[in-house]
Amino acid sequence: MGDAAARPPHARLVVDGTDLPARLPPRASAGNPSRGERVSRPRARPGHRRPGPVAGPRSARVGPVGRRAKPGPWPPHHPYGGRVSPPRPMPTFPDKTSKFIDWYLEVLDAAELTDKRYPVKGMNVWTPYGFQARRQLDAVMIREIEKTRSVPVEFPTLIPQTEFQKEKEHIKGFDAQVYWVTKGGATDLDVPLVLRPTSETAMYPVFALWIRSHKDLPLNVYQIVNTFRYETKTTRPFLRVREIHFFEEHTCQVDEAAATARVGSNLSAFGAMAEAFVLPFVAIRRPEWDKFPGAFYSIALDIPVGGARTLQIGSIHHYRENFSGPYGIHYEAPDGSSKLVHQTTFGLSERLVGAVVSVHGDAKGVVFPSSLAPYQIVVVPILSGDGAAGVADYAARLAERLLARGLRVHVDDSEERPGAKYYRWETHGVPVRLEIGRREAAQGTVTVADRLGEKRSVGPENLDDAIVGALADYDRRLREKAHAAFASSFSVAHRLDELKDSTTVRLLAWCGTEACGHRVEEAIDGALLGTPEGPLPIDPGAPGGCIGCGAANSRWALAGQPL
RNA sequence: GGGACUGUGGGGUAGAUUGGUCCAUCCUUCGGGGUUCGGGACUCCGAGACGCCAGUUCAAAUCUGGCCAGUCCCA
Repeated sequence: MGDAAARPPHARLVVDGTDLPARLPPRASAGNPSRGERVSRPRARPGHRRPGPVAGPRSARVGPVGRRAKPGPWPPHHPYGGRVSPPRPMPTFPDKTSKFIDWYLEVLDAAELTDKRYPVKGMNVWTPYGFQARRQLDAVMIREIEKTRSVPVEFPTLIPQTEFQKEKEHIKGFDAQVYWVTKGGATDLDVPLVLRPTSETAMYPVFALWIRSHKDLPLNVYQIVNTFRYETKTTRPFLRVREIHFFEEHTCQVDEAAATARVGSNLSAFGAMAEAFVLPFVAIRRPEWDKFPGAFYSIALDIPVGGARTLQIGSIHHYRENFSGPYGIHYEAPDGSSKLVHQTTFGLSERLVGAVVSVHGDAKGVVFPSSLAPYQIVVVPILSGDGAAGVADYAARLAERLLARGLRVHVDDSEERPGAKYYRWETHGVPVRLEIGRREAAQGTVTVADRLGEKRSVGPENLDDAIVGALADYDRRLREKAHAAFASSFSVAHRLDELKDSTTVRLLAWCGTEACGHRVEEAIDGALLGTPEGPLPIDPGAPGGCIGCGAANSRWALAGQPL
């Protein structure tokens, strides 16, 4: 009733797969970091520069190459005479390879995926567009984990210090990173409370109550909640935050073998998720000194993100009895004996969104696989002259049909001109754009342009199928591209001195000792990521002697620079 | 933990070295009007800022101190 009347003027008028407004409230200028550039303004006193270049919030946003234009006549003279506005420079982002972080931050801003102006370090706002991406992320994670018989739960955010401290290694690992709640109103709490940095210590006392018999096993539960870690390093939206949008699965198994099997099923579940997000990855068993605090072993899910850089996008841990002991999680076995459960966990986060941006993004902005895209298809009606009403109608009806097929479709009926809309949706990473003007309306066709640069006309026969097909084709090409990039992100190193200034992640033979591991880390100025589980990303043959000490009997390991 | 630096409209900036020329520049953005609309349109009108609190001074965006926020570097 009053609902429609209350709808703000900017809200969608036409069909739309979601409730996103056509535009967000005022914020950064979308997609054009260079507009602030003045055309000419010679620096008056070359001898007096500001101290710096210290990168602050402003100076960090470096413009594109060539942003300092030469002084010239002003206003400039147009060849046809008269005064005209200066030509707009083509918008560009900083170079992705050489200035990755600058590129990343500007692209996120332009795509309106997050608002990082929130005044708490490491805590950013999920914008409507970013939140939709997150929802798709969650949907895929939920779909895949539930296929492996895991059920959702939700545990409280606060953990009493007394529970938090039960596992020795675990506290040691997180002590420096937890937020404490020490007061209720003006009263000091008897037992201080920890804001969960992860939920082992919240769940496990309760698991001990839930589990009595072997018939209660396995227990496979997961939750998607916010967790908090007081990161001391520089925070980055999605990649390193202090309030984490966290997916965590916790399981209890009858024995070590069952827990190992669960690790395997987590790996396949993640394989399916990574397939959906088009993120080729390597599963790597972390070295002893880098495993999760309290774990028996940790398998990290890493992706290469350019150069020697890697990004850990998830992890799977085998706890053995390390937690079930301190928390008393035991069960009565069929033979009447009492046994401790073996536990596993599987963690993912919004880093996956950052990973998708990092891996697929290009000079024009974000590139979403259709699985994650808030809008899979955006329709741009080109309304000119008399045919406008017919075009709008044609576009709306097409969009309705696509929506009915379950696609996320948005009709951009804003006042902007078509070209402006194209750029806008390209920075936002929309997989497929449908351009519909007088020609298309008259012929019953559609011009399909995808985010990888393909553009063609489809229809009038089987029009809708052709559009759906174009989306599938886009995903297929995105996958090919990602796999090609993945394959070329690794190379073998035989000597420590080859590790300096690596332009890829390195595969090397390692004897497994911490001493040689640290030698590698020093040489590559990064980390020894560990030994791959399963097939290697490239085929290097059999490993020779350890790169550090020459010892035979070594295994292939990966080294890189974690982001 | 140690060190350095930076806060000017929604975003990017000029102004700071030498306090006064600044009721603060330019681009973008936002609101309204008109002409437009097949790759970031033009035009007219309008809106919007010196992080906060003290201090120095006839006078502070500019100098000093504290706080808050942010960034970078080093253990």
